[in-house]
Amino acid sequence: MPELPEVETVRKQLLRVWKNQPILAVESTGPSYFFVTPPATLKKNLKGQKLVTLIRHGKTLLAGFEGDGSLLFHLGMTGQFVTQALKQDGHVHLILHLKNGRTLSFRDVRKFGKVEWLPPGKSGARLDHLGPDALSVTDQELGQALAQRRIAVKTALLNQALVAGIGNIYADEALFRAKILPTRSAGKLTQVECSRLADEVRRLLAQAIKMGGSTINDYVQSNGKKGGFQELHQVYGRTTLPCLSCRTPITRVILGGRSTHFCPSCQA
DNA sequence: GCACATGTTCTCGG
DNA sequence: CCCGAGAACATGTG
Repeated sequence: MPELPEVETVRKQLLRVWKNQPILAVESTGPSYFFVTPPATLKKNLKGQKLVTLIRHGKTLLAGFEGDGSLLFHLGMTGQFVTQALKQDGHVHLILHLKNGRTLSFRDVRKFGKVEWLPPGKSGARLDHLGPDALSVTDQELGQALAQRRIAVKTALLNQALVAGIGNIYADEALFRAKILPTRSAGKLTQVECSRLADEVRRLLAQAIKMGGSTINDYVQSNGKKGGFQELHQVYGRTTLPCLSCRTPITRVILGGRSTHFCPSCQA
């Protein structure tokens, strides 16, 4: 469920309690098939590791340690990564105990998320297939990513290899703000439209980060609280409700297997 | 039971 | 190789 703004919110909050803290103990509590890396390997490599960096690219988090190797996290659809101990409800998979007494818990109901230990040198490889980070994507980069593509522009925005970090909510919201129909062929956008879209993507994501992300169902910030940006959604989840700009009912169609919301009057 | 869910990845046909 | 449709993954909610 978490897209770039939600993951960035989690990153910043985790960093506050985790930075420079060694991991004293690692507990795995979920079903073993959840883990990309077996729990025993995680424990062996993480014990005593002191966090120095926590970087994000698109929706992926990468923890860097004083020693070798790094730890990759992806929250999938329902992943939560919080700075407190959670009640054991069968969905908590990983618990990290830090030297400062704090506890980090990774919970994921649907188990689409992942936790993967990357041995030294392998850290870059997992991010190689991702396009430029959406928060700072330039007009040129987005234009290049969309050029020549005959797929719908919304489908292109969801492709992490073209631009990383945009998911179903922010794709619809960005296209509404840029006044572009989601069904338009990506390669047929004009240069002006590409620039407008890139600009709206950057501003939208930055604004959502300020609000702590969007909570629809499961997402929580690392402090356990819900995000606030869902209150500012203009099309996502507003099917049949009046467009906030022109009152035309918001339309919902399926594109690339995903719900797609837009204003048939404001977007062209 | 049915529809749907903030994600990723694969298969099958064209 | 590009593209789209559909399904799969696992679980929950309305």
